[in-house]
Amino acid sequence: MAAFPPLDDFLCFAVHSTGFAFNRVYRKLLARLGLTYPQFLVMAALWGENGVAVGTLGEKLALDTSTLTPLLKRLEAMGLLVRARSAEDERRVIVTLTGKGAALRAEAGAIMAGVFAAADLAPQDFQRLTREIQALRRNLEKAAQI
Amino acid sequence: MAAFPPLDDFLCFAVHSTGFAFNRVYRKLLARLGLTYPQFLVMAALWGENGVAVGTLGEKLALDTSTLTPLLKRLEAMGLLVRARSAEDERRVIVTLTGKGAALRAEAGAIMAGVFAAADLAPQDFQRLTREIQALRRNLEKAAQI
DNA sequence: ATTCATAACATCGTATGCGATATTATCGTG
DNA sequence: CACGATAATATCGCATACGATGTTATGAAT
Repeated sequence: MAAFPPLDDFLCFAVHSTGFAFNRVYRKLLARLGLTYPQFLVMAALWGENGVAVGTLGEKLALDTSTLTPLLKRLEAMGLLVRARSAEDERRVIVTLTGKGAALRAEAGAIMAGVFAAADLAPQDFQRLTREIQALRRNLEKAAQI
Repeated sequence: MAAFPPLDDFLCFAVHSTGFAFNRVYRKLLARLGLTYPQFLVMAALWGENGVAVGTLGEKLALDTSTLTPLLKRLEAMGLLVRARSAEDERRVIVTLTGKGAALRAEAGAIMAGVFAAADLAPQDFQRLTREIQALRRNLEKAAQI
């Protein structure tokens, strides 16, 4: 029987392991803020658009409420945001940054700069790779929903 | 204050979310085997090289023993592999496929074909993208170890 | 040979992810 | 208006990830 190819030859494993490598880089940079990478992503989404429903955040982050609800509760416990039922639609829970949470955005630049430096790619490669991987993600999501 | 850019513009998020998209595609394909994607990766590593120490597997998969040990115990409970102390070095635990575990490799082709189809990329893009992402991963790992 | 540093795993606690299920609110239809 | 269908979150269980710590085995140096 022919040898099974090494994991490094697979695109899925390359993406998978690089995602975790990003995570480890972020972990070091985010340690002093007391945030995890998924928590940072939620904060980044809210810095882009504040006062959104849990479901909207879930779409932006591609996460289920079963993941988001506990995560948001932790961020709320840290005093970075507030979860409140919508008055118009009592099913919805609106997530809003506190002053402390909004102020944390000032730290984001240094974090991102650290990640850019760690990735060590040419600026044009950054954008091209991002687009190509996004296209791959769209393909996978289309296939997964069937 | 200028709007914070959307998450989709970030390479880190593109890689992160695409990794999870791969995971969801695999989940459907692996369901009938009763395997998770990380478990499948371990099996794939063992199909490539059988009878290796836990630490060696950890290097191939970029995982710590604190993740691998419980994962390997589950695969052992499924009867797919055996964990046994090395005779030469009692600190080491050697992981060896059972007949059932080795036979499962026959299913791998169909699984990979399903993922290739879901990714829906041109063959030359597959390899190029894989190499580029591997290079990115090496950069990140070099930066993380400092 | 004894002892101390190191290596290789294992264990524990915390934080994701996600499928399955439960809960509450809104909507549509008769 | 009643009522079943659907929508939006929440809860629960299981399986990763990983830092911190513990345990046992090997190696090195006296």
